[in-house]
Amino acid sequence: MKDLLITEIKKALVEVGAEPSREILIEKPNDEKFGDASSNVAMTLAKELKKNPRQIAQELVSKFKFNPEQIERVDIAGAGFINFYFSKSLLQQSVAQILAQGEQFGKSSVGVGKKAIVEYVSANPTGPLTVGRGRGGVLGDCIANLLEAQGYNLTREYYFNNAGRQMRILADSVRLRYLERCGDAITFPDDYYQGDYIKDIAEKIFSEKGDALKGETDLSSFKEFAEAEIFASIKRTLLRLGIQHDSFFNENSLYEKMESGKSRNEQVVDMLDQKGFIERKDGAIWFKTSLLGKKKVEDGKEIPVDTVLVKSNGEPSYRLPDIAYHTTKYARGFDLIVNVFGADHIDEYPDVARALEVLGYDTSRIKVAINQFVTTTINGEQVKMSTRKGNADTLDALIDEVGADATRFFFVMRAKETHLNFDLELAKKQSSDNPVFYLQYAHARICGIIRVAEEKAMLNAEAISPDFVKVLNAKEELDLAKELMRFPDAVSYAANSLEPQKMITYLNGVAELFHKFYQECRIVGETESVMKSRLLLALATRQVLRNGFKTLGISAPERM
RNA sequence: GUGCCUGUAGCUCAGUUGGAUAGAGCAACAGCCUUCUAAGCUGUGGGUCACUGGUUCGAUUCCAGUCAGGCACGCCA
Repeated sequence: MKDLLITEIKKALVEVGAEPSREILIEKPNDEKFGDASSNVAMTLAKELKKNPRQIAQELVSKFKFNPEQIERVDIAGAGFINFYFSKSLLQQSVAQILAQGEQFGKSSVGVGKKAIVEYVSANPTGPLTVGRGRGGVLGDCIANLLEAQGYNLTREYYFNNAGRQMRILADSVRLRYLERCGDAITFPDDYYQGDYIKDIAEKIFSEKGDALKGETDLSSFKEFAEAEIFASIKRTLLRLGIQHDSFFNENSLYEKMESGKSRNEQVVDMLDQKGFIERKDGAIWFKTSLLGKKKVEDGKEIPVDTVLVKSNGEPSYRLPDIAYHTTKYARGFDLIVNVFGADHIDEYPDVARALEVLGYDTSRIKVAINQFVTTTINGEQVKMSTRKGNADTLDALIDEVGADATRFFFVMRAKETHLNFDLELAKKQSSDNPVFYLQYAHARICGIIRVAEEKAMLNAEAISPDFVKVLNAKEELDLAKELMRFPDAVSYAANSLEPQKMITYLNGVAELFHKFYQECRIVGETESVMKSRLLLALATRQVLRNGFKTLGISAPERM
């Protein structure tokens, strides 16, 4: 629809002597008296053509040649807005079109032939997923769904590290709890993993092996056991939310020697060295970010800052593998690289981007979606989350409380950059009049109507001839059809901006218009043609809701 | 102290890239079920878009500063 208007506007621009290759904004006016679509081109041209915007609008409008079956009329209003009014037949036909396209309605081909990767969750296997992680997980998953609907060949990736100090501490935590289970007296250090899940893992080892591992000083068997258990539980939790990655990338692989005899980490250091961005001092290897403008301010003085890539003990700091990891994303041929992570990693990405740029990678392919933290409160009291301390609110507990649909919905209904306050008590209380139910209820209602209609009128709704759309006439019917027609635009808008909550805003509008339509227009008991036309509209609405729910990953219940 | 994010109705938040009279849900009040699901619909009240300047035809939106809150600032990941 937008395309149709834009094409015609561009043609008119040429005729009035303006540059047609500009971006033309079409938006839906917030007041219906200003039409169904509106453009401000005339105003943006005022300076260039040195003319009054209204006069420019006048000239443009006189050049338009719209099919009256599609655009009924074009008006000029206000400072020079051009307002378009859709004709009834356009709205009617759009209903038929939605039904013909079915699940494909709303999909776009802008990403066809392109590869995209969305990296999300990426928690190391040291403990159960927290509520905070859940937000990034759901956000990433919805972004992936949206990009998939845009036609991208999509990879959902999970980046993890099961080596290093954190895993040694985890393994030793399990070992100590195991010894405790065997009856030994232990002292459990404060900086070890305190959570009960450690005891559960120890218990499991004990029930499988008895006290056979009691004298074991090598941590590897504890580590392997703990890692397997925790990873399995993370995947289980994600699956409850419908999140499934199709690629798990182990950070360790970046340390392994490749055919060249070097690891990817080493290669990155070499390449940065060739470009003159490496310095060796104090036994460590530094990335000279100071040359790229990285600095900090102390006592009012600016101090250039370099970044350690390899520590003096020979181990890479986490930044090096992170850079190396990103080079694999390019090597694997991704055209669009989306990274989803929490605000705590905010300082990390600029270094990675600096390195990639030095190495000649096109960083404009990378989009970063940073979600702000979730603060969890219970009865108004804030709970600090830390996996190490073991007092984290687990994502599992949250799903137990409010269900998978509401969990997904809550995480994604707010813009990612807002601080989300998740009151567990409130979430539980709200579960009966949760915003997610408003959407799902609309879907269930439609299913109910169709059931009743099929039974009472002895018909098959799916088999109704699309010709009956021509009967649609009431204001509520046409308003609803108009909104349904916007679905493809809503999907691309949400996908391009990586903002799934825009999908929710749109779907809420659809649900609202449907409920209004339901209130005013009866279906069963009307004349046959009216009933059939309204059933078609209901079916189209159901299709849009389903397609929309799919991008959000929430279910479409037939009964509630 | 520095960087990033946030500040919109009593509460939780939207706000289509700078547009026309700033919206929704919850909460409050008043209505609507012998008829397809009342988890719904209709109406009322509720606002200095944190504050001050700037940019322009036009600012909740962009810029600067101020105030308030969150997060991050290691040879931890």
